[in-house]
Amino acid sequence: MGYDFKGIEKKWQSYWAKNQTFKANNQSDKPKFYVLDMFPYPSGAGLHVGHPLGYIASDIFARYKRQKGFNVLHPQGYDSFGLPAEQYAIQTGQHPAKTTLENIARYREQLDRMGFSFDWSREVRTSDPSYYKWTQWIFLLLFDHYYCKEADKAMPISTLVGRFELEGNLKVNAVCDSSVSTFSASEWNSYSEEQQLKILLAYRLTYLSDTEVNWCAALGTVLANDEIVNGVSERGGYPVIKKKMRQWSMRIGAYAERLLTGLDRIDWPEPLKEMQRNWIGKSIGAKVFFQVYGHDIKIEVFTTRPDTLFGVTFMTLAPELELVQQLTTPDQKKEVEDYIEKTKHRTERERMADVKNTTGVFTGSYAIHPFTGEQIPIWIGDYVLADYGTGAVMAVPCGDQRDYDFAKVFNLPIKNIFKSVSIEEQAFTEKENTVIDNSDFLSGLSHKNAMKAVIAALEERGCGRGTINYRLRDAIFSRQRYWGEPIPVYYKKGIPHPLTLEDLPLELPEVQKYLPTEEGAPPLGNATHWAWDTCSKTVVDNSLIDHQKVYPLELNTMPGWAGSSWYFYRYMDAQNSSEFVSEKAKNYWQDVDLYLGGNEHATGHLLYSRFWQKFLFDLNLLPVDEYAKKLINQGMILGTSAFVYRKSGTQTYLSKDLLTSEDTVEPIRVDVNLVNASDELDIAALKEWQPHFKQANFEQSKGVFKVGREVEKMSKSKFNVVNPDEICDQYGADTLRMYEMFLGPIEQAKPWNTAGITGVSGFLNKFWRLFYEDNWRVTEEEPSKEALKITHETIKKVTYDIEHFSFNTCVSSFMICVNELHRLKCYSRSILSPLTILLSPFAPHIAEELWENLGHSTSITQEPFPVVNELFLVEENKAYPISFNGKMRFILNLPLDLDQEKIKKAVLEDPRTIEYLNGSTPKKWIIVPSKIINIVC
RNA sequence: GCUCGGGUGGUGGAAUAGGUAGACACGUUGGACUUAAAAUCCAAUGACCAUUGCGGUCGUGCGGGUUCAAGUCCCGCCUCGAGUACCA
Repeated sequence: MGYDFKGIEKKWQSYWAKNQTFKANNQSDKPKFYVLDMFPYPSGAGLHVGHPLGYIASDIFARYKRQKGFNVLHPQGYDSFGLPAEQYAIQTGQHPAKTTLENIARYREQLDRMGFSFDWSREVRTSDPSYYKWTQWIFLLLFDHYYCKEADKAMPISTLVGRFELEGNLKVNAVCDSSVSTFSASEWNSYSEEQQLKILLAYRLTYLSDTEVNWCAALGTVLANDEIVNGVSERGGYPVIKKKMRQWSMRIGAYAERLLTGLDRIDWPEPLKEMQRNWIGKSIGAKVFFQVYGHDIKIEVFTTRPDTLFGVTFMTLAPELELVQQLTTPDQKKEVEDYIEKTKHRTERERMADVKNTTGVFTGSYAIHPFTGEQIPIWIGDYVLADYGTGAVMAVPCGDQRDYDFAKVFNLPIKNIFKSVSIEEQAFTEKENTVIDNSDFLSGLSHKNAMKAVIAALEERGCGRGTINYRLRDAIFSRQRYWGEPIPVYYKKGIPHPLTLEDLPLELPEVQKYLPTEEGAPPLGNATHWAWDTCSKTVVDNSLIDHQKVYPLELNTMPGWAGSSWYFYRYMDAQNSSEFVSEKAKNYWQDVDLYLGGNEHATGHLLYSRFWQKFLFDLNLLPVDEYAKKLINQGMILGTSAFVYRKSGTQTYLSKDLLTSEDTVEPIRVDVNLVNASDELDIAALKEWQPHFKQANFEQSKGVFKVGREVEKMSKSKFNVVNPDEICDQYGADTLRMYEMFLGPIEQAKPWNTAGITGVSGFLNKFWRLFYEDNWRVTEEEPSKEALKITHETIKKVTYDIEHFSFNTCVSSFMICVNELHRLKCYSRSILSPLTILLSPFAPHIAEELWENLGHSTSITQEPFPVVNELFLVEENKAYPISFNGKMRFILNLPLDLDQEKIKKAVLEDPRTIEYLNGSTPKKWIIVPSKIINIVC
């Protein structure tokens, strides 16, 4: 029998809770270290074995850092606003707050079982009014600021108003809606208050606008781009269409450049940074204005290849542009309208699937080339997207493949402007080694020089300028949902007005139903008390809205990413009711040293939170402008689904190995918990599990029924969920912790299987048996040299591996060490003590128990982590250990004094030994890998 | 299509700066203990050849290259995965 993990785990978990072992202090002489996990959304399904992977890794690191003498902050909380609780509420009428609380209780219980060293006194919940008060407050700050491009930071709206009053907006260089027209100071001062507020709204960092949004009718809400996968909603897989709606947005685009350059200063995984770079999508080029022939209209285009300006032979506009109506001549009107109608009805999907078909229509109008004065036909085509750049392109068929295809289909001219390049077959899209030709003053220039020359010329003539364009869209901030933070805004004559900090938190009202109202308003429209009385500062009955001082409140709520964009600062000072975080706390903790989470948040949470960070940094509210120094993406643990195969149209199921290619069978998922490690199905249990299997006939082979396997995402609906509780019951939390680490590298996605868990379980029992075999067997003897050597090697290796987040190899090192000690029959206290400390971050319960048994009265979690001396064998004229970045190599100086025959023999026998002569010093050196020296010494 | 990341035994995976590839674990086989089973312990386990012993040949997706030495570096392919997509 193994050790009693159940008793031990219970004992130490309550010991840690009672003694508040992991409570962190906001002041200390020790250096600080902040280890953060992405907090979970508490779903009804509870935790599965995939969830704890990152938590185990971060817990090991947090425990390690404590033992290395750091003051460690390692908190946990819940991202508790979200759609599933609301969907559940719609179906059952249960208040989302209630189900959320139940789910949190369940999560907490499961987390506690695994012995995590969280400081629970700092727990946060995004759905708690004391928390979302501050989320709403940050919204108000965003509302009250604009982005000044001169200062390259956010500035108060009052500053902007001051400038408008003095000089209008002509000289103001700020990020704003494209609809803003210029005005002078006297014009500004003559505007009514409403007009002024409307203009200011176009500058605020959070603003209202009619935007084309992704509307999901089934969910009754809009979705952000990153909430849509393959044209359907990420959650539920419902269809999504484009629709114009009045929405709150966040001007994240203002921060595009800083979000991009900030990436170079943080130690995040390169693939993730690359995803953010692509998402931001910076392209350098120019804007060019084309005058339309016979109209007082300028068409603005964005191009990354202004150097090819003389190759323009036509223009193409996105069919959605309003401009198209004005440009269409009477002859072309019908054709154009038919085309626009046709593209409107094509879904995103059809457009995507139909990439190869080039379609378009001539508008009948012509533009004037800014340099040659030539007339250029203006076309519309759906290969041009309305929401990228300006929605219009100057077509250069010789230098762009899509323009080339378009020109070929509609028989438009193709002008070659590249020296010694053939464009008979396709466009020439290279930039390097390009010489521009046939282009007036650009002829003979390289791509790079032509870019400079043409931009200078455009700017001089006032018909264009060098520009940088970003793909990053402003983030839509409104959700037509109930279970989210209310947006703290009321409307007066249709203009949004902010509440003040004193009015917060603006708490969610009670509603009878959680669906949108019959008029199509968001669920908050169902509330009977949801309006704002500016005198009493209380929420009053909606029926009083006509009263002159009572105004309707915003009915939309905030999206899921709002609460998660700043929670890591709340942990520093979670109980503070007067500030979002105190000066003292944020100045002490500064930022996150290690952040662990999945990379599915790459272009969502991890981008939005960096945006808010930079904004709050601009306001001097936060000490740094990147909040996480280092980030690690843990890979997902996948499920291994099990399938049985039913012969079509029958009640007969075939064992996997009986399947032939002739059989037509339907695979049906069954619960993986009914299948053993050899893929054999427990048929009796299956019949219990789902009654319709009772009449079924199972054709076995050799007495067993085999299932098919497939690796996919772990999900309740796929019956492939493995619950950590079951593993804890069977093997204990320490085994689960070590096994999850042993599965493979932390960043890698890997399927869950329990095949190897006995190995880890056996290891912990073996470790236990170093201390107990029937009786206590730890001795006070001096350990042998061999035992010391393996222990020191293990200490060195494990320390290195923890620092490099290679936890799977740590487990291997432990196993080697314990096996070796058993072989050596070494039960010496001076070996087992440091080894127990070494193991304690991985298997804290067993380590605490043994530590107590070794006669210590304090918790092992504060015990200094063991270290070894790096240098040994430094004797003049014999051997010098030399360390290169942690790797040991030895250089033996041969000619001087080599009487140690052992060394000589080992060195000469090693085939890797090489000799080389150093030119300046006529000495003979031999480089030998460290392994050999270890053997000899 | 573009960008990024992979491809190592029956399996998960080691190899930390280019230095004896396959650590560690699972699985398999054989053995010890046991009435038996479980548990535990010991041994073997990349392939092929030889097997009386010594041993030998090949081998990290494929083909080249650099090097005394390549899983690792360079060039060209094949392939799997992720992200993104008519981005001007």
